[in-house]
Amino acid sequence: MGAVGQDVGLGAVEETVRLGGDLRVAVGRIARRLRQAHRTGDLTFSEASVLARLDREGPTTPGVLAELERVRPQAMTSTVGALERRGLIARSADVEDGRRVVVSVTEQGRRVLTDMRQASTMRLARGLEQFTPAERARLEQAVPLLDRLAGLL
Amino acid sequence: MGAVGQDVGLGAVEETVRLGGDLRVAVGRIARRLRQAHRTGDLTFSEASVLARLDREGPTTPGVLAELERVRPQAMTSTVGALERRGLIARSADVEDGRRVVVSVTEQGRRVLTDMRQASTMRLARGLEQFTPAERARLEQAVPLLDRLAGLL
DNA sequence: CCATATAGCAAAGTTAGCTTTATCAACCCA
DNA sequence: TGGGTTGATAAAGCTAACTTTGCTATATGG
Repeated sequence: MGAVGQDVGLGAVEETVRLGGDLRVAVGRIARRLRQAHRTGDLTFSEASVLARLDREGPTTPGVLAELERVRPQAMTSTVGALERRGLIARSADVEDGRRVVVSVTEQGRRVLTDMRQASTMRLARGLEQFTPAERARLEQAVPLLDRLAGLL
Repeated sequence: MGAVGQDVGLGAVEETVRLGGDLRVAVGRIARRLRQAHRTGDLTFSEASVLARLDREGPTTPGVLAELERVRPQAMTSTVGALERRGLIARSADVEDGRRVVVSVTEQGRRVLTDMRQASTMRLARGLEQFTPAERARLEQAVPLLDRLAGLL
């Protein structure tokens, strides 16, 4: 263990820690800036996350969504409630189990996901336009990794 | 302008918007998970951002920091105050202008930046260990882009 | 030398996004 | 059929991270 024979800079562990720190700062800055510029009518982070997940993985119950998003069911109740109030998702009763509720994306919800009217998305897109296509491609390759990383936290 | 002759999927604008949306969800998820797992004694996002910036760019005044972080000077007062209370930065009077205060990183602050005792950094590092070196390299290449992006927002 | 601008700070208020505590209805099993 | 479990919800409270409002001290220009 440890650097033997030659000094090639940092060890693998130290580099990973450093990457973690850098990533934390970068992600934190973007998140803070976006939250700051949040306009009423725009989706919050939690809402956007749930809506995107529902669109990708199909209808589920609030309880399952809570597990996937790593929050208490009570927190999901309020997120789901907010999305429903805006007509982006629909709650329906489960016929097999009267306790259960099934949540699914509405047409309007699907439209919002590809919408440029979302202030945050527009803001990000305008920033991304300043990048070269190669740089955007690099970011695009990083997105699935970031998603996976979020799942591991 | 527009797609002429052949259909190669989405146009450049639509793709940028989609990348923006995906990035927003991914960044939001990581930020929410990290904030959730925040332990007392750990740096907050704003504190980490300011401390990292001070380390990279050297001593400055709270006012300049506020501009760089895109917040009101009053918000920076509290962030700087929190960092000072924990001994990570030092406030000193400017000899040339009695109104000004100069903020600089202390030795302890510099130590914290490369510290694995930070709960968030450890959490991220443990997640990153599940990635292949190639994947970590891809993330590493994305970090400066994310930083630049944050500056454009 | 005085009016105005600038830098920093303090306090109170706001919002997102959680949590814990508490209810209630529906299911399941002995 | 009665008792415990489970799913969803409601209400209240907390923290991070801002904001706006208002103050004080120092600097500066006519």
